[in-house]
Amino acid sequence: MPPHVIKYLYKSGKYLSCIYIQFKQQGENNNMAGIKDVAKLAGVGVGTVSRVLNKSGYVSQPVIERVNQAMKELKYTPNFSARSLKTQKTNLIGLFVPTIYHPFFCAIAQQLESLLDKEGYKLMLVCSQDSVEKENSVISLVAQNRMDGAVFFTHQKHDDISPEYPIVTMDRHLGEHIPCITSDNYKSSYSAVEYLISRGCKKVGYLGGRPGVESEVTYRVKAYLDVMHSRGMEERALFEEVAHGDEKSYAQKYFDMYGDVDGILVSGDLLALSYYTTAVNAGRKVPEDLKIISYDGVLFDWQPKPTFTSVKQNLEELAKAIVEQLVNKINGRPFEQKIIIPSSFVLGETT
Amino acid sequence: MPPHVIKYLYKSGKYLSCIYIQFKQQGENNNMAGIKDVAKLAGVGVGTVSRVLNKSGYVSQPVIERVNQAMKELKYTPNFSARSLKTQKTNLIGLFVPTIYHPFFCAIAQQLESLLDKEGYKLMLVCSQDSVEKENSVISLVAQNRMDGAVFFTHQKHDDISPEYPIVTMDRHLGEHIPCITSDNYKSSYSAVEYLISRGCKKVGYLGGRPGVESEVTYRVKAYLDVMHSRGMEERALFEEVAHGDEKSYAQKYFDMYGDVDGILVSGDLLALSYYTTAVNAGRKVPEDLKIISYDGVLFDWQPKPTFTSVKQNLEELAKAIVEQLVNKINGRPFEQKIIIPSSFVLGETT
DNA sequence: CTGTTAGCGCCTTCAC
DNA sequence: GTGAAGGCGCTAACAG
Repeated sequence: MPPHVIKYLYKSGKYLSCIYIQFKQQGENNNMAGIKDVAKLAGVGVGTVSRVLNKSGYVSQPVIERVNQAMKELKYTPNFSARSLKTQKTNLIGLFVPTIYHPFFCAIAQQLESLLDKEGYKLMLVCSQDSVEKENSVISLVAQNRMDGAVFFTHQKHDDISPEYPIVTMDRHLGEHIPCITSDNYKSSYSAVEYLISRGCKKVGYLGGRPGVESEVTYRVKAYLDVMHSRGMEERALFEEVAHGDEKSYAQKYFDMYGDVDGILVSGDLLALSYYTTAVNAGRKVPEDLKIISYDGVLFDWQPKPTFTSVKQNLEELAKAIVEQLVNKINGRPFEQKIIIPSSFVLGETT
Repeated sequence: MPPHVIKYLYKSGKYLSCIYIQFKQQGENNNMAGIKDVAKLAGVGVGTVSRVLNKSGYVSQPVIERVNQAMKELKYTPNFSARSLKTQKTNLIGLFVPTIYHPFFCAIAQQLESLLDKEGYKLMLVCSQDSVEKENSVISLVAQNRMDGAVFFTHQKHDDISPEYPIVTMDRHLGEHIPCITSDNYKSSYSAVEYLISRGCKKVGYLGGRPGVESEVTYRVKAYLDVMHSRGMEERALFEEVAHGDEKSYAQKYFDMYGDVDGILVSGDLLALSYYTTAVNAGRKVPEDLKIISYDGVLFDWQPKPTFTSVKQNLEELAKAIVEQLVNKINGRPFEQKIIIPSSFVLGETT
């Protein structure tokens, strides 16, 4: 029983072939069955229906069945907004990333979605990079109780984040009562740089972005600088604020600045790839003249050649910790202030 | 004024270093200001507040300012659920993908998120691959009016999709009144296969997955087979249902079946990469002995070497069309039944 | 122009 | 065990 439909052919320079359909909305709107309808059909009160719906309180078996039968007949499905209004829960978690078109973010998003689903939450995805207003409106989303909690991967600064908000961050310090999950940035970076030196590199560099807020990621540079200092080696580091998507020009910039490096730790797979490409195109031989280690090690599941030597973040554990702490905080349970997940060093062909 | 907090050190084998914090929930719950509080403070009625909130109807300038002032003082923020309950709109769009950890899906998701945001919608991400129940529960999410509309990238079959649902699909045919946005799969695949032949390939193959439902993607195989038939060439095609994530074994399977192909069209970047890696590891020289064309061409923005020859889908236009049709359908406006977006052929080093 | 009122659909006491 | 009633916060008539 399709509603009123008008079809006709449509032609335009933009589309190759189209069929145009006029679609008539039916009736007006909600012929959707409500809890009231179910109650009436089952010959019970709304309270009873609610009780079988939520399996709360006592309802006799025959009544349960009658109610279930009625729900089926009416194709009843509880209204989510109404329930939220009453319970003050949306079962929605916001995931704030600069962009999802990025191997690290889409990989961790995948993990988070799966884990949160098991906890009964849906994921609301917000990619905040392309607009400043969007970044700022993020907080209002939390306040608006559109969501029960949020995970922050973004770099923006927010002065007015209440410690009560059920927020967890990856790498960023947003406040004293906001759990922060992070990798062992310092330790693993330190080891990576030392590895380069042990492989004979004399002019070791560092290339990475810089977050707009206090972030665990800065420990990567710090580790690099510490190694340089302790050995009296010259610094060749670049760490400025750079937007995702601008990796190529940023890599080029570094390459122009320090053309002589023979070993480098690059923060982020995409940046590492960009730098690799830049260097190779300029005639550098990897790993003979130039050794590269990437921090993240996520993209390389998809990367045929060369396999990259990288500090690989443990996404599974990171995601697990994030969800755990978030759920704890949402439910008012004790939670960890900071959790550091060890990453692993993966040898590839770039060193 | 931080709430009651207890800190102490915490040690465990799993985490490197932790601080444990006990967090005391304040008061009980909603001391959040409501529209009523604002009205009282501003000395007006709730209707007036609602009117300035929604900029609907007439309110005198001085009153507007008084209300705004009151809202600021009370840090008022409208309750989303309540509004949804009343308006029957959630401003949420569901995005259903098999997995987001995939270059094509995260790339298109990025585009969609940005476009939808401009239309005032937030994105609810559901990765349905890992569970069958999840796939099935998807529809109930639509029915539950948790969202105003949805975009389907998934392969599952749903018999009970009402044509009234504001759903748009990519590539899949879900029903007569469900708009379907797709690339020019047939045409572009046909050209790609012909290109391989023109480059001297004699044993041309096809490798791809097979969706569980009627899908535009099957036109890729169809085009390949048509070329083979029309030229009397032997078929070397594999197209079975394969989960994202199983690309490697699937590529291996094909390689074992048809070790002699010298040219191939592979549907999907990840599968193409897997096949490439398999072949190269087995000693094949690309492109000398074996030419590869990938369908999607999205991953390769991140791919240094080799650059892949590929049929590149026009993500921007695809996303634009999806959002356009979705918004049309949501608002009961006329919409296109099917839109085909031309893709482009990008020459790389694999042919 | 502005205040009052009646629900939106559900959950939750509170009597029965 | 079960029905009735009140209210979650907001919007949209409808009076004034």
